[in-house]
Amino acid sequence: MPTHSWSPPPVLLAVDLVILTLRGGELHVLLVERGIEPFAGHQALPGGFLNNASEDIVAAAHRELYEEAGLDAGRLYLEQLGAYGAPGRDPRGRVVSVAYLAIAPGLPEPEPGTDAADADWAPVAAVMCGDLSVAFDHRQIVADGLERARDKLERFPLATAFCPERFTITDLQQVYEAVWGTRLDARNFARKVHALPGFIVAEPSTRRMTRGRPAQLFRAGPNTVLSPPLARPAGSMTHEGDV
Amino acid sequence: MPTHSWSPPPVLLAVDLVILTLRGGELHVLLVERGIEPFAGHQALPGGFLNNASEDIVAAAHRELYEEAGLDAGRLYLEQLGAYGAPGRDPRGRVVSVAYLAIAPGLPEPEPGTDAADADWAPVAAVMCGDLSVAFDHRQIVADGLERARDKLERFPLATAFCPERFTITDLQQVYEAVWGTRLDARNFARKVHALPGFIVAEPSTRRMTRGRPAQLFRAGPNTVLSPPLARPAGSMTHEGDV
DNA sequence: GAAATAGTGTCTATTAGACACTATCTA
DNA sequence: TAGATAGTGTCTAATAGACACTATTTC
Repeated sequence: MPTHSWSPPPVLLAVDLVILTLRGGELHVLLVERGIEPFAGHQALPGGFLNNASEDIVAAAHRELYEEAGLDAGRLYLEQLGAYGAPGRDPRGRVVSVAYLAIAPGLPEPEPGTDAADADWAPVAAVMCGDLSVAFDHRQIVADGLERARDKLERFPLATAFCPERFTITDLQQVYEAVWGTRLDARNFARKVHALPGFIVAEPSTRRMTRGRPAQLFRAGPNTVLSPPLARPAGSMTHEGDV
Repeated sequence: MPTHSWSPPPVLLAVDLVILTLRGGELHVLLVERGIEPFAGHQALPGGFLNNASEDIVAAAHRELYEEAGLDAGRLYLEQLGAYGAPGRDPRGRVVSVAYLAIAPGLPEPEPGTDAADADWAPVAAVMCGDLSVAFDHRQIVADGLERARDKLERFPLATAFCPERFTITDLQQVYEAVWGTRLDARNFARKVHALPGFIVAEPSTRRMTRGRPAQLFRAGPNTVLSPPLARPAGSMTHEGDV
C-alpha cells in the first residue's frame, strides 16, 4: 500500500519502428547499426527516445522514421504495435518502448547521411530464424509486427501500402505471397480482388515490361476495410494471444 | 539534434484495464469511482501507476486487477491493447498508460473493500454512446478494447473466457451475440462450434434450468486458434487502423 | 514465331445461411 | 399437458479452389 508521500517511479520512453518493405519478392525490415552503447555496433530497429516531455509518441515515431530511414509519412501506413517494457530489457534503466509498424513501398536503398551509423534492409526471415541477431527484445518486436501485418492483410487494404502509387495485380499478389509466405492462384486472386468494392481502382495507363503483354495499372481505392476478407490459406496461421 | 549532454525526458507509467464481462446478456465494463484528483468522483477504468521501477508492466496490470476488482488471474484472459500517451491526457504531467484487455466470466458484483472508492459494472453501450462519461481518454480505450474483443472472438477461443468453467452452447452463443451485437441462428451456431476441433469438449454432466430440458455442459478445449474462423455477419464491422 | 507476361471463364466441392421439428424437463 | 428450453437435419445459394486457354507484347 503506497504511503501518503509516495510518488510513482519515472521511466524513459522510447519508440521503435518495424519498417517492412518488399525487395525482390522478399519481405525486408529496416535495421540500423547502433552507434552508441548499449549494443554499439549491433543491428537494431530504428528508434530512439522522446525528444522532450511534450512530444507526441506517434510524432516521435514519424520523426525517427524520417531521421533514421529518410522516409516521409506520405502514403505510409503507421500503426502502434504495443508497449515493450520488461524490467531488464535495457541496461540503462527502466526504458519502455512503444513499437510501431510501418509499411513502405519497395525502395532501392535507405537514405544515406542520416542519424544512424548505418541503415540497411534485412530479410525478415533471417531475423526470425536467428541467422541475424538484433539488439534488445527487437526480435520479438519484429515477430509481433510480422504477425500484425499478416493479420491485417486479410481485412484491410494494407497490401497497397507495400506498392508504389500505381501497381499491377501481379504486384499486389506478390505482396500477399511474400507476407503470408504462400503461393496464390493468379486467376482466383484477380477475381477476388476485382470483386472487392473500393479496394483497387483502374488507372487509364499500363505498365510495359521488357517482355510480355503490358499490365493494367491500378491505384489504392477509397475503402478502408475489405469485405469479405481475403482469407489466407489455412497453412500460415500463428497465435499471439496470452491467457 | 540532441547535444552531447542531452538526456531523455522521464515520464510516468500507468496501466489501465478494460475488464469486460457479460451480465444479463449485455456486455459490461468495470469502472471505478476515482477517489483522488484529477477527475475525483468521476468514473474511470481501474488502473494505476507502476509500484516501483522494477515492476513488470503486465504484473502491475494483474496487481490492479486484484486490488481494484478483486479478480484473480486464474482462467482470465489478459492481453495488451497498447500505449496511450498523448501529451495532454493527464493534467499531472506526462503520463503514458499501457492499457490491457481482460475478460472475466459473469460475476455477481465486484468485490467490496478494495482500493477504489467504488467499483461497478457499467454497460459498454452506455460508455460508447456517451450516456456515461469516463475520465481521461478512457472512452477511446474502451472502444479499442471492444474492437479487439470483437476481432479476436472470430479466430480465438476467447468466448470461453466470458463463461464459467462449465458452460452450455447457449451460454457461448450469447457471448457472441452480446459482443458482436448481432443475433445468431442457434442451429447453425451449434453446428459450426461442434465442427471446430478443440474448441469445446463435452463434460459428462448437464445443467438443469428452472424450466425446460437440461443442457449439455462443455468446457474450453485445448486449441488456441479457431480454424476456420467463426465469421461474424457482415453488419458489425469497424475499422481501427490509421494510414 | 517463340518466349514471356497479362488476363479471363468454368466446373465442382464445400460452406453458409435459411428454415421446423422432436426431445426432455418443470409446474 | 402446457410451457419452456435443448438439440438436431435438410435444402439451397454462394463461395472457394482447381484448372487451361487466349491476348499482347518484345526479340
